[in-house]
Amino acid sequence: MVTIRDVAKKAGVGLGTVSRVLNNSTQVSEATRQRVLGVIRELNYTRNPIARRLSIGKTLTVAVILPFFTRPGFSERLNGVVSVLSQQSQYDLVIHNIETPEQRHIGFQDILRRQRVDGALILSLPILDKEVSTLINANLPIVLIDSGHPALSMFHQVDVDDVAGGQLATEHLLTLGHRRVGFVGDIIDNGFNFISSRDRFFGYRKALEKAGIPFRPEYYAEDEHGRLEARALAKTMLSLPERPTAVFAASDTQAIGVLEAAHALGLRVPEDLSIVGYDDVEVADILGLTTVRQLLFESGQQGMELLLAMLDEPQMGPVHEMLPTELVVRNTTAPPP
Amino acid sequence: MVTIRDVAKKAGVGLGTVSRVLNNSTQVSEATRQRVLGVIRELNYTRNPIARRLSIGKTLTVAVILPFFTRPGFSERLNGVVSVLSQQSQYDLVIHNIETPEQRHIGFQDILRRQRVDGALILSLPILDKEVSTLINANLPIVLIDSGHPALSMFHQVDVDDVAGGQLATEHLLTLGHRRVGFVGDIIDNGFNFISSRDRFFGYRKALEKAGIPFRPEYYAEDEHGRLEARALAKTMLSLPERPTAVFAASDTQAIGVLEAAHALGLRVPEDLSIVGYDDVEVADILGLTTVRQLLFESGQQGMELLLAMLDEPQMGPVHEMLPTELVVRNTTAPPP
DNA sequence: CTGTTAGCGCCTTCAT
DNA sequence: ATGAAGGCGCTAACAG
Repeated sequence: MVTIRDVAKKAGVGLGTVSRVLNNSTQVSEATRQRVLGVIRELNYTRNPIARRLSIGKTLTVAVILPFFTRPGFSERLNGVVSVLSQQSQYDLVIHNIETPEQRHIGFQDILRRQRVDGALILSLPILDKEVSTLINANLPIVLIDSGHPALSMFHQVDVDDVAGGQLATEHLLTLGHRRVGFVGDIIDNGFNFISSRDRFFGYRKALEKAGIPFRPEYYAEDEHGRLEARALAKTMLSLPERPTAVFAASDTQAIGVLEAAHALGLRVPEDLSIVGYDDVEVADILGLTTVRQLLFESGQQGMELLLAMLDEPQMGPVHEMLPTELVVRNTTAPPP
Repeated sequence: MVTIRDVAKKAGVGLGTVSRVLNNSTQVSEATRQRVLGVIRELNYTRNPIARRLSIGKTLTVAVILPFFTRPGFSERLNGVVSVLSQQSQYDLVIHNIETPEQRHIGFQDILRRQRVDGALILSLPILDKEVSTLINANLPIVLIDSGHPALSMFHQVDVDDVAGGQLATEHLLTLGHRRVGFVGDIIDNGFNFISSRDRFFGYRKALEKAGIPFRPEYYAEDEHGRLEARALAKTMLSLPERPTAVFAASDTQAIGVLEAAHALGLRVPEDLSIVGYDDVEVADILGLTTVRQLLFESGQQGMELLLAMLDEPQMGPVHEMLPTELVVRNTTAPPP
């Protein structure tokens, strides 16, 4: 293997000079710089990143902790993260996929151990109370994407405005003339502490309130995230004596469950029932589902850019970004019957 | 930061002894081992992986190169890979997502450079002829998952039997009584060198041949991978004077395009037209699509296990594994009209 | 069994 | 502007 020493010898310079060339120091004459660069090319030398890391005392590695990265929304965010890094960066990325509380523990533990990573990105994994102090004590550059916690305002955060998104979806239905609008979402406290469903529900409440429509508890249903669960919930809700004429689901997956329930009950969509989802995953397009789109890829991008900026400029004050949402109207919404 | 030296001093031993304890050497008395372990706990010491890597001359890092990891099939494979590593391994994983020929080049270049990684996993990225020598010269443990090349039999490979899968799908249709069966797939030479569509087509041909049914070129159509492309192809094929009574699509995405074309032409599925897809992605379940399922997660798992075994035992002869496929019959196939 | 020593490859003062 | 030297934290070979 060819080392910096070989290059120095062949170029007839000290190895300090080679190092300076490698690090773009201005303290080296153009002539020798060119000579050294020539030898580097000739020998096809690339510097050993591990030795470099040990020497400068940085890992040049960042961690991203996220749950269920095979789910479309999460993987799209991750894609944004990866895209920034692959562009042009000396940083490596290690991924911690969290699917169980135990993995969650290991992820945090492992990542926050000294000398493992220079910074971390927490993606769609709302922080639990007991984790707050761990993160603060880690004393590590951390960016939270879609993973807030009131006690963590000192961290950089990139969030999507789930409240606004929920409001947007609901107002679309209200504007169409609906007055009986149901909500189908996730269990609010499920251990993973996902809060997006909750926030979308807040948006729903807000829209109702603004329109002067009282909230009806029988129009609210929650269960574990999933199509089948949502279908069951919707079947019950749509069998009420006075059933809703529209349903806002906290995700496209759940909206599809609602759609299936409607079909099973012989309700036509959108003539008898309007449905709005959330996320705009690929299936939404295929099925023609009206939904709320968020900037998934961009959220990952911006988060990673923030982290890199922070690594570069540790003193940066915390930045809180809020990404907009957008209503995508397709074929599952119409005025009430 | 607490180093091995601090531990040694506090435990009253030499730092070589601490290192031996860390590496489970048998050459250390139980008494001192316990004492050292006690101090390690007390000081909350963890060893610096970077220094370790430099010292042992290994990166303890493996690369995975894969295209479009946000696509369901690919991300599920990746998930298998990640799951093995997160279990319990000293290895880090760096991911190279390939979406353009340029990224592909960078990925190979970067990865195969000395001292970057100890091994690599190539996932669903069939090797191009010009890349073959690069891989061989890299002289690095490499496992190919779903990415074969005839000249690379010296590498470990985990493959799914796309030929058998294509045959399975087609035979299902033939058994139902279909005699006019169309095929809709990817362009065979598209630069990424994806060969799964081609192999599924071979399986289709094989099934026809075994049944003594001649291949009709007008029942074969290919274009870029995509739902809309497949829809256009199917529209043409289904408008033939003697249209096929069944279509086998090389992926679920394309099968959905065919489904849409059928609807647009007023053909009922499965009464007028049977459709079989491939992959069993989530949408297939939602739409009730008959399809072929492959062991995505397991392929990633097995590939990574092979790589780890190889890293452990470099002299291992190459292992070629072939994973089975399975037909999932749902609601889009029936006897011909 | 255990302490000491010499690197691993690179970066960074410190002189010159 | 450049060369020499020390050190990053750990491992492994060598003495004892």
